[in-house]
Formats: sequence, structure tokens, C-alpha cells
Amino acid sequence: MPVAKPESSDSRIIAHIDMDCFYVQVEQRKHPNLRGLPTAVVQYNEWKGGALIAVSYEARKCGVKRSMRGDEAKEVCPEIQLVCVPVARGKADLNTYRNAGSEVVSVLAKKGRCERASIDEVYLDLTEAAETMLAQAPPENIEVVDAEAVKSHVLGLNDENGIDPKENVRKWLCRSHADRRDKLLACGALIVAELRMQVLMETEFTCSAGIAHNKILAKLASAMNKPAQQTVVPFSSVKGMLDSLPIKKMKQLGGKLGSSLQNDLGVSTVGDLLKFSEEKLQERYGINTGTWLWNIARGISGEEVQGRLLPKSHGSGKTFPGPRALKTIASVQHWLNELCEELSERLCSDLDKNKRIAHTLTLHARAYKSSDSDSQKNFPSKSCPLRYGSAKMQDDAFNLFQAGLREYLGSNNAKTQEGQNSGWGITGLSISASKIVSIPAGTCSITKYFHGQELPGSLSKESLKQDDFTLEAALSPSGSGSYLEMKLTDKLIECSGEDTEVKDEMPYIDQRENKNDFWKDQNSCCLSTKQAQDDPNGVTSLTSGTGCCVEMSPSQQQRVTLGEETSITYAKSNLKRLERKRNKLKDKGTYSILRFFKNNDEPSCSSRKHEHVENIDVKAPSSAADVPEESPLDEQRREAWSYNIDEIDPSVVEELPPEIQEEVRTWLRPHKRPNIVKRGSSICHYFLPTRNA
DNA sequence: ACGGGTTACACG
DNA sequence: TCGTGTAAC
Repeated sequence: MPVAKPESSDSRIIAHIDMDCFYVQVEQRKHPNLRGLPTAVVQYNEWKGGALIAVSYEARKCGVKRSMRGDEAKEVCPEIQLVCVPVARGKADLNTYRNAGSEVVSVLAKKGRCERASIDEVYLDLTEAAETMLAQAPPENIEVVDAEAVKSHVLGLNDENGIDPKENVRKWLCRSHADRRDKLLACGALIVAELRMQVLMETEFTCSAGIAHNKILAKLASAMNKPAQQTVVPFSSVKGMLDSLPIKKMKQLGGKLGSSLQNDLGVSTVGDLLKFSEEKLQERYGINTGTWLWNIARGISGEEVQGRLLPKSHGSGKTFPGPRALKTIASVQHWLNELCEELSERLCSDLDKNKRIAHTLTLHARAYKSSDSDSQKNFPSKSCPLRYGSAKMQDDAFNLFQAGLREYLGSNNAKTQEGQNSGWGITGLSISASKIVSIPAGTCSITKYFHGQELPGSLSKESLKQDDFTLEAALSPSGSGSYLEMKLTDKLIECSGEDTEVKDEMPYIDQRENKNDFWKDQNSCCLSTKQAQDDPNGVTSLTSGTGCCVEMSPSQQQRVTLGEETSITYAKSNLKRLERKRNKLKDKGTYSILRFFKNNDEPSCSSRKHEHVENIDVKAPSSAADVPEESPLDEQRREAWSYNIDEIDPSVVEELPPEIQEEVRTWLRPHKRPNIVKRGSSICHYFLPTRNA
């Protein structure tokens, strides 16, 4: 459960952007003839027409649900268009959707700190942008407020009889006498409307958004009016919204924890949670979850928007349901090979585009054992250091599997040797790569600050440290199996700005014009076509050849230095195209996201009580006293600095050079409290009370 | 014995 | 640290 540093004066402006039935939109962009038709994306249409993984809003109107199979959807909606997820290596291939998600991120990340929350969702911290707007061009001075912005839904804003709701919203957005927080929200709404328009123009995708003072409220709001609309949550309507919100609708409470709150505590709405003291909640659910619950009941959440544009891990997996369970070692090995190939390709792509290296390979499997005591034990997951190259990964994955299988079957069991089963079956296999670090790691912004723009050959090894990995360890053959065999020249490859992760998964700006050809050309996984053309010679091969290669040339270093300029050029031309497109849209009078929908239903803004939440007493995780040991590393740091991180006033960061503020802030973020509860009531297993009564 | 395939994170 | 489990899309 996320620990929050609840900000009592939380006047941040946070947006949550949620793509509308994303996979469907991706397919509709590819096949424009499907636009406006009831459409769903299915994977594997063999059995019962396949499983629906995304349903267009037109199809939802016909009663098509996500839980249906393709055949079922056809029954309730015979006109439905079913599009299959691409298949590669015998399994679903989600790359097109991942790349499309990256496109969206690269549009949104231009404004404010951006966190990629999932393949089709991001959070944005727009506090600064909103403050700037408020100071320089507040909505009250704008003659005509953006056409998209006035379509916002403002929670708690009552319709006035006979008045165009849009006019009402326009008035709200422009109120000059409003609470400062509301004014900032209004700015946020304008910014988000603009951003959504930009997403539409640059990607052809529509999205919905929530604008609020923290992440959880923004997330809640973005789902309230879909598709292609945005919802604002003024501070004053938070209580009204939460009081009647079913507990399971709250993020993180959709599962067992939410059920436990309902069944064990009789909580049915978030408002009902207010009846319980923080101590009571902690006692039952643990110290962190308890505090978190207490806070979200009041709409408080201090979680920050993490500036992370790229995933923290990659995985590839497949299930083998029922009769298709794998019964031989050979078939397991075959599928592991396929999975490893896909993973390897994606890792190479990540390395190539983002200069990141994964360090851990993990294998998960699901199995059943018909013979003995039924599947009490789950197949154990196993991990090992990750070696690049698909052959190596296949090797390692297979070894991990065998280790897991031995453990799973127990050494007592009859030997399974050479293939044929003895009562076991594998129903799911997946491998994943985690502990991904960028090169150069860690202190990028700070290194850059101290060294200026010049990328230093003399970069100290200290500064490259991140977690337990040094660049050295990562790149040089270590012990038995060498890691990535890469000869780094004396210079750093790349050191991008405040975010070390601004690089898109797909260099989409470059590829935008001929997006349709891009993947066809992309046969080799590690070298973008552009690079291949640019670097006909002087290329050093950096990895062993298992079909996956990494290449860097001396000239690449130059290009890296030029990188900024280059992308600015691209961005400029892109902006021009955008301008053109926008003008075109304006001329046609289609300056509206909703116009992209044939039959959008006119959404009604559910108006809420205009109630004030007074003097919310923010509870930070109670500090000091019972906080046990810290990690040695923290201790060291604190000793060296003679400061307790918890006691540093966060505002001092603002006095640091802007380039390094972001990074320092991450050091100052509050630590989670070890989940130690008073002896005796040690239980944070919410399901425990039910059993063993 | 599954909507499937991924991701992220808490806890021990 | 690693491994397991929950939750979400």
C-alpha cells in the first residue's frame, strides 16, 4: 500500500489521463473503416471466439461486456467487429499497444512531471504549469475559454436552470473571486483540455481525464465521465463524492481488502470508513495500510507523481489452460524458448532506445499435480542474474524451470526423467526481466550538473552507482557467466535531462510519418533503421551474436550530444504539422474531441452536494519513537550529513539549482514504516480473521 | 482448471 | 535478498 506523505495544504494539481478502450482505438487507427462501429479486441479466437480484452463504447451500448467471449458478444451484438490481437511465436503479441501507449506518453510528458501508470494511463503533476498560468494568464483574462475545457464536468457545480451547462462551467473556470485551489484547478482543466486535444491530433486517440489535488482523486475522476471527457474535483466536493462512493470503487479496494472492509467492518461506502479510528484500522490491516485507509477516507493522498516514463520490468508469458497443460519437459522447453525470444527482443529494444539494462531474470510457472496431495504447493518462482542474448536466456530459463520443478515435485516423487509426465502439468509459464537500470545510472542529473554539459570521461565510478550495481559490474564479465559483453568507450552514452527516461520506447517522433512501415522494417531488434542508415561503418559490435546485437559507434556519441538539437528540430516540425492539423480542425468547426464519436451520448454531470471539508487533520505516519532500524545505507548517509532526512524541510530543495531538485526530492521522500504492529495483533492479513476463528 | 498477459508493489 | 501474494488494466 502506498505510503503517503500527506500534505495538509495539498494544492498540487494532479491529472490522471485514461485512454478510452485503448486497444480498440489502436486497432481503429490501423483500420479506419472500423471507426464508429461496435468493435472489440479479442485474443485467440479459436475457443469460443476468443477473450475480449477491450470493448468500444458503441459495443458497450449493445450490452457487450469485457467478461464475454467473442461468440457471446456476437450473440448480443451481431454487428460487432472483432479484431484479433497479433500473434507471434504462438502467443499474443502486445507490442503494438505498448508502442501506442508510448506515443501517448511522449505527448503528455511534455507538460509537467509524468508517470506512466499502465499501458494506457498516466499521471501528470501540473502544479507548476497551473501556477504559472495562474500568474501569467489566468482564465479570467481569457475571452473565450477553450472549447474543450468548457465541456469539463465540475463535481459539485449545480446546473442552473435554463442556462447552458457549458456557460456555467465557463463561469466557474473564470471565477476571479474563487479559492486559490479552485483557480489552480481551473488552470489545470485548461491545460488538460489542451493536452487531450494534442494527444488526439498527434496520435488520433481520445482519452478521458480527471483533474484534482491528488492522484487518487484524479484517478477516480477520470473514470466518471467517459469517453473523451474530463472531470474536475474541487476541494469542496471531495467529501460529498467520497461519502457515497462504494468502497470497492476506490483504487486498491477492488479486491480482497475491499471485501474485508465490507464483510468484516460493514463498510459499504468510503464515507463509512470515517467511523473508524486510525488505530483501529492499523490494528486490523497493519500500520501502513491502516494509515492509508484513514487518509483516503478523507480524500487525502500524498503520493507523488513519479517521473517515470518507462516500465520497471518486462515480461512474457502464456497460459496453457486445462487440456492444453504442458506434460513434457520438451514442450516446456519449447515454450520457454519462445518466451525468451520475445523477452530478449524487447530487452534489446529497451537497451537500444533507452540505454537500460535489466539485471534479473525470473521464471514463474503454474502447475497442477493430479497425483499426490493436490496442488497445495505452488510452483516456486526462481530468479537468477540475467544474461543478454536469447540463447543464454533460454538456457537460464530452462535451468530455473528445472530447479523449480524439482522443488515442486519434491525429491521423493517418482522420477520424471526424460520427458514423459508423472502426474504433473504446467498450466502457465512466464519469464520476466527486472532490476532495470539506465546507463549512466543513478545520479544522472547531479553528475550532469557538476560536469556541465560536457560528458566527462572522468566520470567517477561512485557516481555511477545505483542500488547494488555499478556500471562496471553490469558491463564486465563477472564470475561465471558474463553479463552483457559491452565495450563502453570512454564517454557516456547518454545523459538526458531531469528525467533519465525521456526516451520513448519507440522513437515515435522520428517514425511518425511512416509509422506503417516502421515495424515491417524492424527485423533486427536492436538497431533502429535510422541508426543503421546513419552508421554504415565504424560500428562496434557489443554483444555476442545470438541473434541479438547492440551496436554503438563513435559517431553515436556525437549524435547523442546532438540529440537535443535533433529532437527539437523534430519537435518543431511536428508542432507545425500539429498547427496545420489544428487549424484544419478549427476551420471545419470540429474543434472538439467528442466530434470524433459518431453517437456520443450526452453525459450528465451528476451534481454533488456543495459541502466543505473543514480542517482536515492530516495524519502522517506517526514518526520517530517506534521506528526501528534503518537500512545501513540510510544510516551512513545520515551520519555523513548529520541530518535526519525526515526533518529536512522540503522547501529547501527549491533553493537548489533546478536541474538537481528533482533528484534530491526523491531522497527526501518519506520512508515506509516497517510493518510492525503491537505484539499479539501482528496481523495485516485481512483474511485471517475469517479463518481460524 | 484460466477472460489472458502484463505490470507494480506490499509483505515476510 | 528473494519469493509470494494482491491488485490493476
